[in-house]
Amino acid sequence: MGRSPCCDKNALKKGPWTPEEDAKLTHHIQMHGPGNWRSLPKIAGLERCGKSCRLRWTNYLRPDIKRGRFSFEEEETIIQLHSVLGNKWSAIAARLPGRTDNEIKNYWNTHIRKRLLKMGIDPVTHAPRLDLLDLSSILMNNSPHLNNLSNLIRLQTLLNPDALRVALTLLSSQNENQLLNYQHQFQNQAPPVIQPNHFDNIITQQIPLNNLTSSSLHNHYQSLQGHVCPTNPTAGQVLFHDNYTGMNSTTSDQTKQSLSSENNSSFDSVISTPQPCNISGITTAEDERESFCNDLFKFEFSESFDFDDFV
DNA sequence: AATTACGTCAACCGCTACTAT
DNA sequence: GATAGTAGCGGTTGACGTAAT
Repeated sequence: MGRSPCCDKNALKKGPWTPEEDAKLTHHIQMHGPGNWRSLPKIAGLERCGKSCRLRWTNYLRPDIKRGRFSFEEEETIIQLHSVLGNKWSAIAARLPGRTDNEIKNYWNTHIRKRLLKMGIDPVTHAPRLDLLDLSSILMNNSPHLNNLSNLIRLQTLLNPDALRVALTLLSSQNENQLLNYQHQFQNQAPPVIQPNHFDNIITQQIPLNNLTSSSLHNHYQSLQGHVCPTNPTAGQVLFHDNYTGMNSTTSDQTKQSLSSENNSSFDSVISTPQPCNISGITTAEDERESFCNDLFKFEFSESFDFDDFV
């Protein structure tokens, strides 16, 4: 035989707490301290279950709870901890003084998760995803480099393989209507899976043409940036997008390491230390986060981009 | 001004690990 | 050792406020 039930559930009150109930609970805990939630409601004169009292105290009434919007530093801490701990909200909350697991969980689901998705970062794996390629803008530029099928084939493992498969078909057809058709199909299909060794292949098989090593993927990115024309709305774009079938953490870490090898900054710091991109003259922390990460995963090729040199 | 859609967040639900009987 | 309660956690819900139409 176990213990007797902690309370009569039929007589319990549910729903939002009233100020009177809050006052009773706060007064009781100030007098006796938290703990023994089982007997607390009866002693405090509350028609609530101990579980409900504990939740109300830990998530709302506790005096050390910090109220208000999460700061940039708190947000970056949550993202970094989540990349390590996953949905261990209590463990994350333990490292954020004044914030509750419930609050962090809510903030993650309503703000951070959406922002990461928008940036093309998988909120589960924290890995970038490459599954949307705006082919029309690349092809419509009529770049002589991209009209070369061999160049496209050589790019195949660097970019989205499925996307390039479509591109090859389009180039051979040179039919605008078909292009729009394919683009529509591609953008509505399930995103392709990037194999765990995807970036390994890039490093060991594709980049040797330029004597690039696994430690200099960052150079590769910078070489792209050198040809970026960010104000040209007609330039081609390669967009990374999230997907729940994402890369494993090893690949992600390798990519992070490669991207960071030249400037000694970690990938995490790329997220956490955005470079302001002030267009309108007013730049918020949120704008900075978003614009920087968008730039990180968006390559725009100018007309003068030498494709042969790149490949 | 009325209605609808969307976002937020406090509170509840259900599960697990641990503990008391 | 078996049984049942407790504490804590993560997922989900629904009421409420706000924005969009």
